[in-house]
Amino acid sequence: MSLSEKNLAFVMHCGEMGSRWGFNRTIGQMCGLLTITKEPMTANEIADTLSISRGNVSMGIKELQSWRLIKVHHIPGDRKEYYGPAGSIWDMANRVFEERKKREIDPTLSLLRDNILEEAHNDDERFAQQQMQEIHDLLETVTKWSAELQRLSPEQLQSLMKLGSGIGKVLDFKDKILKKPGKE
Amino acid sequence: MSLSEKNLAFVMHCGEMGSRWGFNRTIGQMCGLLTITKEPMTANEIADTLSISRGNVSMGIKELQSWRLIKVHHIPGDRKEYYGPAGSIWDMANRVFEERKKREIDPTLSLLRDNILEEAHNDDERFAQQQMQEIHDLLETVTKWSAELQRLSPEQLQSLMKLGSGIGKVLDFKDKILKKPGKE
DNA sequence: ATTAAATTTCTGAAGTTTTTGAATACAAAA
DNA sequence: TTTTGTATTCAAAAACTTCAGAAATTTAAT
Repeated sequence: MSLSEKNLAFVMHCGEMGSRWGFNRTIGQMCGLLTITKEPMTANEIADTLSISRGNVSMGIKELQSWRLIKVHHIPGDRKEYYGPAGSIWDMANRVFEERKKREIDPTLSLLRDNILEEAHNDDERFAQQQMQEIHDLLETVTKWSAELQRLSPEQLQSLMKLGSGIGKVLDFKDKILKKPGKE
Repeated sequence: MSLSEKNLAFVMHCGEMGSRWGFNRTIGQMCGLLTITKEPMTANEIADTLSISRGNVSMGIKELQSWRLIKVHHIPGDRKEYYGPAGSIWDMANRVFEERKKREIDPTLSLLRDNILEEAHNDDERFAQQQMQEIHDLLETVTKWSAELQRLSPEQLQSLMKLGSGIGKVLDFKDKILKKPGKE
């Protein structure tokens, strides 16, 4: 199997970005490749297409599975495993975000909580705690929002996404409405 | 200078997270340290506190400046440079986000655009293009939204942040309101 | 100009991560 | 049970990143 020039460029780009998203180059490439390939691929096809070793592909598959980004397909009468993306682009983006939250934000939050509970003994410590409190609040907001986004129906999401610069206006509405007695 | 046990834990944690945010361990530590330290520090103080070489600190400073996360202070009659955070926690988070957008999202978007403009010659290419289109749209939405967030007034932002699960309701309001003739 | 204080750059050593490919394990078919 | 096609593991090699400390440079004071 071989890729068109443009598709190859995309896959290589995914490799370069890979480490930014939390995995390494090869795994990034694999993820990109499987995402733009219509039919699920075997491990050998992946190895050939990307010119990497079979062992490396095996590792990559395991990793991508742990991120729940790819899933296995089977073809009756064929004992090879075929791999394809685990969902829509939006699903995949969500998975990456969720997984990174688990690995980065959650541990940070718990460390910050520990720290904030401690009593401050002097001005410097007080300052440090204030800053940590702010980081904590920020991260918590991000967490709350990401959970919120996942709870929205696709239509609501669509609606929200299209909102763009309308958000300011909507906020103003909301304030007006909520200020009226008897609401919320 | 030396850090309390808890503060040290925070700084070290920043180091571990550092690479996730786009820089390396030492630079992460430096960023954490400067963020929770009330008074701006000299390069030598940083080196001593973190037990790293002076040269390393110099590199780190340059990098953190390129991210616009720290700024220099001067004390009259003292030729040393003193470094402190470049703004509030929210500012800094914004900077990191903005900078990463510039380094990751923007190049990806332009590659995707190139690719989407090309004509598809067969089914596989058509599928690849569809997927890329979806990624493109998603990234563009993220871009639009982040710009939007930065345009909001602090009060609006506050209001939005507190919204949480209220977002669903507000969207419903919006739909109702916008459906009425004579609005928007 | 000279000196002294401070910062930056550079290099190779040390450390870390990634990759390969051979060995191993597994599971279905013969 | 053996063979065969497949997937996984693992140790060693390669590639990459980070770092300390020496050398070079800049800056400011005398």
